[in-house]
Amino acid sequence: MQPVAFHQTIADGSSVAEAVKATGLRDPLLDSPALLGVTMPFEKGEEIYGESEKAECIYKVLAGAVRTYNILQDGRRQIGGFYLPGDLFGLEADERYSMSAEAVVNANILVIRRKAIATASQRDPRIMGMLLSSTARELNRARNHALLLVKTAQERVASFLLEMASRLPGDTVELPMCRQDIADYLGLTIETVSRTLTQLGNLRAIEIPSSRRIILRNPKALAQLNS
Amino acid sequence: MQPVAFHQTIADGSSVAEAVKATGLRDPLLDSPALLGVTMPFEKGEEIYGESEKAECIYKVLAGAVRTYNILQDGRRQIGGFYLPGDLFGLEADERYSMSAEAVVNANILVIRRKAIATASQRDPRIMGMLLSSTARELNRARNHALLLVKTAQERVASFLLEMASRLPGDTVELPMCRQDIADYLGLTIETVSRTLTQLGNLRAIEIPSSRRIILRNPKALAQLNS
DNA sequence: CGGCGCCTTGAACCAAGTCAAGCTCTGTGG
DNA sequence: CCACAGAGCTTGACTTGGTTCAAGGCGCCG
Repeated sequence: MQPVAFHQTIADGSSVAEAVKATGLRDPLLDSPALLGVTMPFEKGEEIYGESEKAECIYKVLAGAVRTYNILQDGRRQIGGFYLPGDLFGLEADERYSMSAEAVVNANILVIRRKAIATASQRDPRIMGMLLSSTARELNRARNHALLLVKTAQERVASFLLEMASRLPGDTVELPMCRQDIADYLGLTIETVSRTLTQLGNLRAIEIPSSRRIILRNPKALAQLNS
Repeated sequence: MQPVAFHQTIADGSSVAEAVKATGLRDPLLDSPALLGVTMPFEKGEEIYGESEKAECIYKVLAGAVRTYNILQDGRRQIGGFYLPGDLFGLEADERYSMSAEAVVNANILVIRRKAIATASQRDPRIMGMLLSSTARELNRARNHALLLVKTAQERVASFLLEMASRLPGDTVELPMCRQDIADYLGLTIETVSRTLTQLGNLRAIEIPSSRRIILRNPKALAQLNS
């Protein structure tokens, strides 16, 4: 993302309301949105930041979905996580991003300069605590992701579906991402993901009315499918 | 770990000096060790805390080595990380630990109550920032671990050796952990780890004078072995 | 209606797992 | 000082879950 982007503002008057809705009240990072960040739209597939760029901002998904990823030396892509409305991403230890970030579908993103956070946290020390707890939650996510990657294909897909079901609204899961994204998140091939979904359907654990829409018929069975 | 443990003190007069040596000067968490934490010895294999216990402390390795791990439903153990002198562990998002921690070898650990940190951070706001950066570094570690787990066996072992070489002193790597620990960290079997080490030896990338001592003959070749 | 993404399915292959010996240290007791 | 027991590590032969390669189906949009 170019620095110039920060001079942009968007004409979408609904974004502030959207932010409040997506984030709830108990989030000091958004107490004064105009002060701390700007809302920006990203198109499906558009890059939000690239690996090893300077990490000058953190981001919050207001609408849509985002993926972070690394490209390995052999060209394979490993997706580190999916971020849905309400989620923060771009939290980094170093001064540079360790992954790239892209919009999975059209998305509205709240962009917050780290410097603004540093300044604001002098006024309100709770902001630091909030950042810390967000980072610790992200740490938990990363650890769970690592745990996923040592399980069988069935378990990985089942865990993925359960995770998505818990993070998305509604009881039928509407996946924002394609099979390739799922495969790259789970460390499997697209064929294995497809086969495994079919298989879970045959077991009556799930139902697949269309490729992006999945109904969890028997979540307990899914949770039990541990290798 | 039992709460009673906090009433213990150790008779090892060198521990404070050890702490200063291991951690360096720029670490406010240790500016007044007597105030913030106590040093405790753990024997090889001894549990430091268990998964889902209340997370009341964070820990710093002064000497020795520690592993954190989860036991999966099928009984397999996944090691989340190894912690060496100077490393913090036990950082958690929730009020309970998400993994267990054990001493890999006899170890001296600085135990710091979270409440003490909370109190101290009111006096010195830099402490909060230090905790945040430690947590963010741990996040990076977890992400790199997840990246490891999608690579080939050769790559996983090579990355492991390079990581250990960079974190341990000296140019021949003295591994504190056994093959089973390595296998559970890399998501492989002990046989595959063993075979892969032999293979890297045959490639002249490493030399294995004894099973716990490994010399990196050609670190660049190791780094290049990416799948 | 035709073309193009995206997804599913089938068949053959292979990297890592499993099972089963056997080897090598290390510490202990005679 | 040596014998021996046991844990930890290595090696070999076979099996298997997931990948690869290849073909075909589905659905959406022009």
